[in-house]
Amino acid sequence: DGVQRSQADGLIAPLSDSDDMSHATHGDDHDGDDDDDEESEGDLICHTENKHWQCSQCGKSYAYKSRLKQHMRTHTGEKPFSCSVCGKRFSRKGQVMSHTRTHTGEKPFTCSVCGQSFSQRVSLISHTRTHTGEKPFSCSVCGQSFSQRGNLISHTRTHTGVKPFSCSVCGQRFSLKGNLMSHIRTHTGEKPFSCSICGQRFFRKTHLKIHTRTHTGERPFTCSVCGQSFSLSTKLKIHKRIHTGEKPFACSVCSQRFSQKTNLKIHTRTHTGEKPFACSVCSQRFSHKISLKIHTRTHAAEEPFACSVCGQRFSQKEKVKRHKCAGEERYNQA
DNA sequence: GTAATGTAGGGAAAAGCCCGGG
DNA sequence: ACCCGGGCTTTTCCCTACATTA
Ligand SMILES: [Zn+2]
Ligand SMILES: [Zn+2]
Ligand SMILES: [Zn+2]
Ligand SMILES: [Zn+2]
Ligand SMILES: [Zn+2]
Repeated sequence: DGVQRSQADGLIAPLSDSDDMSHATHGDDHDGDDDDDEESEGDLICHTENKHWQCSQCGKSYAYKSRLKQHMRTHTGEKPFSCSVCGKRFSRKGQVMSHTRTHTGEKPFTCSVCGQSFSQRVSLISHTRTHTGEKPFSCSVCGQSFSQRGNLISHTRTHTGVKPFSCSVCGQRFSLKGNLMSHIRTHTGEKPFSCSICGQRFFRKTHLKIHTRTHTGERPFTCSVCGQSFSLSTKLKIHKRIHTGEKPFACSVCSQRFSQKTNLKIHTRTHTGEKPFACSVCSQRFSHKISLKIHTRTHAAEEPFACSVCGQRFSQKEKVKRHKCAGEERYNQA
């Protein structure tokens, strides 16, 4: 037991990333000789008295020579086995077999509950917990439990506030690397997913999936009260407030309540007097977009009022009086 | 004013993959 | 060969913010 930690010495897998390849001859590795080939291997020391084979590098010992050989590859970085499809190399034959399924799509492990299949056993085990609700890994701080150890580790960062991953563009920090990667695409504008029907592009696959429903009309979420259907679970949630009467958003001024946050926001302008919408013709301002729209029609409509001097036409009488033209005085006289 | 639509983005659960002990 | 678990990455799901519209 005490030997465990000593594996940290000099074995930092030499350039393990993009090496290989050099063995151009596609994977015709001799694999069958996993064990029982005798000679050589000066590293292997046999302590016959306790039947242990000991590693000369880290001191760990094993009952079988084949185990020690297997272990030695963690020091040497030797990867005798390669994938016949992509050439990636592995230290064990079993790893190649497992890896090959990423190419073939073979999924030998099937959930007995829902029938979903997986390429790896651990994935099935993890998946099974979504049915049983088993969550073996619990947070020592808040007690919340998780089905996967890694997700617990991620969760603990919400307590410590550790966010190791920061965006090089805007500096925003993230606790998860994957979420940072997703965020970065908001800067680059990269949108890898395009709609096959209208060509609109999205930077998340999920968004494309949702968008596609606008073409197909798919509405997976149905209100149990009135039967109306929606494309998103969130939409249904908001809709249900009609039936429950729930209005979570209250105006801080008049206490009127609203079911949607954006509606409250618009309402607030009636108190503040904020008028974000300006007419491009007369620069008159309006608090609501619809008001501006209606107003715009008055410009487009026939202008009934004309200056008797210059003939210019206006939508309102007052504007005839105020406009500057040579006949200003004579108009006022008349 | 209400209620529905669609896009964008953050957080996290679930799935995927590699590695090594036994 | 097999099973198992740890560590890590990637994908997928859930939720909310926001703008827009009928
Ligand atoms: Zn491969
Ligand atoms: Zn299942
Ligand atoms: Zn950023
Ligand atoms: Zn489309
Ligand atoms: Zn109010």
